[in-house]
Amino acid sequence: MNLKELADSLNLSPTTVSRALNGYPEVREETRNRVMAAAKAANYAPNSRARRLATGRAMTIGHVIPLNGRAEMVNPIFADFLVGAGEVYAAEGYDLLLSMVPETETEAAFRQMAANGSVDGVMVQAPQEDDPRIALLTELGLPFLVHGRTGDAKGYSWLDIANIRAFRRATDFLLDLGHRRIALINGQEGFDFARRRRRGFEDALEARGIAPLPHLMASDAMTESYGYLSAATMLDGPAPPTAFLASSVIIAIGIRRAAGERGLRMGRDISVICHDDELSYLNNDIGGPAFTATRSSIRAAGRRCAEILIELIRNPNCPPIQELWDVDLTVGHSTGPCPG
Amino acid sequence: MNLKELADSLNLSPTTVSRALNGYPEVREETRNRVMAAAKAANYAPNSRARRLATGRAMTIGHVIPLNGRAEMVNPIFADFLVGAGEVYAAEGYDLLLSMVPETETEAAFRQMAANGSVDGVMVQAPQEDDPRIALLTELGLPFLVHGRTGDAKGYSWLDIANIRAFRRATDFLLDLGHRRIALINGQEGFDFARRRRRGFEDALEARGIAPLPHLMASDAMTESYGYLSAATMLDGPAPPTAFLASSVIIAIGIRRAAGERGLRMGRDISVICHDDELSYLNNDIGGPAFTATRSSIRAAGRRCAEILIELIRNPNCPPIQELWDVDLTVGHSTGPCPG
DNA sequence: TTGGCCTTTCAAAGCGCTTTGGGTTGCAAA
DNA sequence: TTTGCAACCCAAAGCGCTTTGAAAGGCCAA
Repeated sequence: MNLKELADSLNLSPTTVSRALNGYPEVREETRNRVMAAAKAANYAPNSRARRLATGRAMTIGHVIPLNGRAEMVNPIFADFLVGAGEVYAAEGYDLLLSMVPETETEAAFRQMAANGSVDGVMVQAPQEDDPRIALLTELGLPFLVHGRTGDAKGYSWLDIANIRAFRRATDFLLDLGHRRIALINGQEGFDFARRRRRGFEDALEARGIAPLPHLMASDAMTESYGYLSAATMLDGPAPPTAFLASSVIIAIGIRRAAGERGLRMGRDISVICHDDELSYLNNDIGGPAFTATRSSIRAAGRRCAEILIELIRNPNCPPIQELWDVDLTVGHSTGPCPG
Repeated sequence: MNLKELADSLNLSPTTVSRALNGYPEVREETRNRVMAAAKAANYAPNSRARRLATGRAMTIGHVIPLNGRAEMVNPIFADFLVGAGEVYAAEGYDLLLSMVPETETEAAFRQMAANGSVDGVMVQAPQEDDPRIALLTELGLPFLVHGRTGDAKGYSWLDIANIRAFRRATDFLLDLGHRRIALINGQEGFDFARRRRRGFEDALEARGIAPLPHLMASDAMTESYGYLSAATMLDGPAPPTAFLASSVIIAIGIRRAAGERGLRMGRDISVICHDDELSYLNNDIGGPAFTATRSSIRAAGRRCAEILIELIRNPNCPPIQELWDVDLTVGHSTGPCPG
C-alpha cells in the first residue's frame, strides 16, 4: 500500500492525503479523520526511503564507534550511553545508525556519511587529546555533539562531567582519611577524560605537598583484568598503596579481586574509590553502595546528549551548546581510615 | 555534487556514470577509469536516500532492543554482540539501525519497519518462551534471524549455543569434585536460554539421583548485585551451597564478592563456575582464567549471526539456517574439591 | 556498398513521497 | 449581481538515483 493507492481508495489526491497525515492545517478536520482512519485500517506507513529523499532529511543520527585493532575492546559504557540516546531518538522520530569502523577508517566513514547524506548529525564519544574528528566534522559541516571535550573546548558543542573536580574531591576524601600512598588506576591516557582525572588527582596531592608516585599510577583500557593486574603488582611491590582511585567500577572490581586474594578487606585494610557510570548491570546501590564512588549516570548523559544533538540539527545556526555536569561523591563500604 | 553534475562535468550521461560507478560491464574500461577518477576527485558519493528509493532496498538491518520498563536493565552482552554484527554489516555494505523501544511496543516497531521499508531484515535477540516476535516477523515477511531459539525451533533461522549440554557438563564437573549442594544462579526464567540451562543443571543432578534444592536456585536479571545478594542469602542460610553455577561472569563477580566478605576463598572453600560470553572488558584469561567457565564468544556469535542474516536477505527463499554451537569448559582457579 | 551485430552511450521513465503554485467552491461583503 | 476571501483540494514538479529500451557508432561478412 502506497500513498497513491491510499489516495485513490479515498477519492482524494496524494497531496491531500499527505497533508492530512502530516498535520498540515489546510485540510478539513473531517477529511483528516477519514484519511487517518483509512491509513490505520490499511496499515499504511509512508515509505521512509521516499520520504527521506523528498524531504532531504535523513531523520537519522550516526554513532561511529572506532574499533582499535589492538585491544579489540568494547567500551562497556557504550551500551548504556546508546540506550539513553536511543530513547530520545525514538521519541523524536530519529533513527540511530550505528557504525563500527576500524579506528583508522573513522575519517573515511565521516566523509562518506557527509557525502551520501545518510545522517543528519553524528555523536562523538571518548575524544582524544586534540581529537581530529572535531576539525573534520566542522569542515564537513555535519552537526555533531561531543560527549566529553578536548582541545580548548571552544567553538563546538559538548557535554562533559567535571572530571578534574571529581577526582580531586575523591583524592581529598582519601587524604582526609589519612591515606598518603594512593594509587591511580586510570583509563587510557590519550583520552581527554583520563588526563583530566589524573590532573585532579595530582592537584589534590600537590595541594598537600605530596608528590605523586609514578609506580602507583597506571593507565590502560578499563578492563577487569587490568584493574586486577595493576593492583596485584602494586600490592606486591615495595611501598604498596593503602588506597586506590579507579576510573571505573570494572577496574575497581579487579582491584577487589587482587585485594581479596591477598586477604585484604576493603574499607579496613585497603580503600578503594572509583568512578561509577551507573551501568545498569553493575548497580552499586543494592545492599548499600559497595564502592565509595564519584557517580554520574552514563545513560542520563546519553539522553541529554541526544537532546542537544537534535537541537543542533533542527537549528543549524544555533551557537555551540556546552554543558558541564558536576558529579556526586557517594560514600560506600570500600573506604576507611588509613590503617596503622 | 550529485550524479547529474558529475556526469555533466565528464560530458557523459548520468546513466553511463551510474553504470561505471556500479561496475556494470557495458561501459568501456577507459571511460570507467575516467569516471572513477572524477568521482574521487570531486569526493562524490551517491546519495544514499535516492539510491535506496531507486533500488527498493534499504541496505539496512534492524536490531530492536526491547527495554523492559521495570528493571531498566541493559543486557551487558548486547554491546559485544552488536560490535560483532556491526563488523560484518560494515564489510557487506549494510547499515545497522538500532532501535530502542519499550518492550510493550516491539510489535508496533516491527510492523512499522515492515510497512515503511526502513530495513531489509532484523535480528532477534534473547527470545522468550514461545516468543511472539517469531510469528509476527514470519507474518510480516521480514527476513530475520534469532540469536537463541524457542518453541519447536523449526521453521525459522537461528543460531544458538548448546545451553543444556554446557550446563550439564559444568554441573557434572562440580559433582565429580564431590560437590552435592550446588546452587544455580540463573538468568531470568522466561528467557529460553535460562530454561535450558536449568534443565542441563537438573538433568545432571538427576542422573546421579540428587534432587535439586529449591532454596539453592535463583533466577533474575543478570546483574552483579543480584549475584551478590543471592549468594549472600544462600551462604548465610541453612545448608549453604559448596558450589555455584552462574549464568554469567557478572553474576559470578557478585558471588565472589559475597564469598570474599565471608572469608571464603574461591577454589578452596567454595567453587564457582559461570558461563562466560567473553566480554572484552571482563577478560577471564589474563593471569590464567579466574573463573572456571563454559565459554562462547558473544562477539563471534554476533559476527556469524550477521553473516547468516545477510544470506537470508540476499536469498529470500533460502530454507531456514540453523546453527548450534558447542561450548568449551575451561578450568580456572575458582573450582576445587568439595571441602570436608 | 549494405546489412547485421557488437559495443558503448543516452533519453526517459520510474521509485514514493513532499511541496509549490495554483484552482474550486461557498459565503459574506459590496 | 459581482467581488473578495477563506477554506479545501489538486496537478505537477521535483528529490537523486537506477534501469529499461533504444540509438549511435564501429566493424566485419556478404
